[in-house]
Amino acid sequence: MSKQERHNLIRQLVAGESIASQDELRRRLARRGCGVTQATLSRDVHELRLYKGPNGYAAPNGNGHMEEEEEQPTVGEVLSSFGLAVRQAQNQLVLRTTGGAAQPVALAIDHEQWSDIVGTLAGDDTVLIICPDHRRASSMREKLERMIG
Amino acid sequence: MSKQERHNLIRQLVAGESIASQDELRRRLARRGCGVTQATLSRDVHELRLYKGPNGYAAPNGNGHMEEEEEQPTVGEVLSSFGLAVRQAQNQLVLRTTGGAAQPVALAIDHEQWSDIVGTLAGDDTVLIICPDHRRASSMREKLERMIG
DNA sequence: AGCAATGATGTATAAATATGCAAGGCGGTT
DNA sequence: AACCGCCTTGCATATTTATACATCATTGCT
Repeated sequence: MSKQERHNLIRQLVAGESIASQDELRRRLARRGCGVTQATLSRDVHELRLYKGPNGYAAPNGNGHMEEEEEQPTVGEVLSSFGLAVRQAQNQLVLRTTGGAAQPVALAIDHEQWSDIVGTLAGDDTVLIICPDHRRASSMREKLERMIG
Repeated sequence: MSKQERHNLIRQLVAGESIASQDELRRRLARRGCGVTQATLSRDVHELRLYKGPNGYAAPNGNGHMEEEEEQPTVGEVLSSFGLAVRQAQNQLVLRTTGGAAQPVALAIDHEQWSDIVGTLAGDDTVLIICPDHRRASSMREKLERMIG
């Protein structure tokens, strides 16, 4: 396996799982058919500009292991607390929240992985919700409105 | 000096200057009248959830020394590292990235100034890409999927 | 006052990471 | 074919970080 392939594999491993030491990384790589020593991995870690923190190794720009959330609040919970209103434009929904609450609301929605939602984008007090089409946006709007109360 | 005061001082030092080792941090603290051993600092670093990377110690959520980008990474580069999936809804593409990587991905895409992209919007782990129409969104989705790999 | 529990810290050392040195492979040039 | 330069990697070890153990101070309870 070439160095480049190994680097790609390291990035994947680091993004997907918690890796607490270079030795652990070495063992994970060995399981994937890539046998190198800790010295090489030390150089790789430096060259890939990985960070090591309380949760192990992470890529630059926070692509690492966020604090494990003991419990993700549900959409219903966050909307009853922070949701203000939903408006629809074709396949898009604009969800207003209280100030600063858009991120947790978007996270909660993402967590549900509803098939009627293609993706969400959060500002400060606004979440943009993209649906596949107008019809499903309508039904999602009704659903969210019920949750807001 | 109390532990709490020391922690505040550490946060300030780490935010303001490049600190490459716990011994260097110990010496900077000593200069500020705070004498502790490396062992205590090791515990402090863990308790403050500081990261150590190629540029030394940094606070969580990137409150540290970011890499000065000599060269803007290409869309291919950032997507191979941080891209997860692309989904299409009409003329819109929702690009999922690893946590916190949406901004640099959107920047790299903007930098290309592709005519098939009207604009982008970045959240935390989601980039919304607006295309002129459904057809060009489709071809852009295929292009981005190839880049993700 | 006495005692127990807890938190903070230092010492010494275990564990983890970085690096000097050497060797081998590869590609390009003569 | 031979040589050179560069890159990659392993080995051994230097350096850095984490932690077991012990000590001390503080607080709360009886």
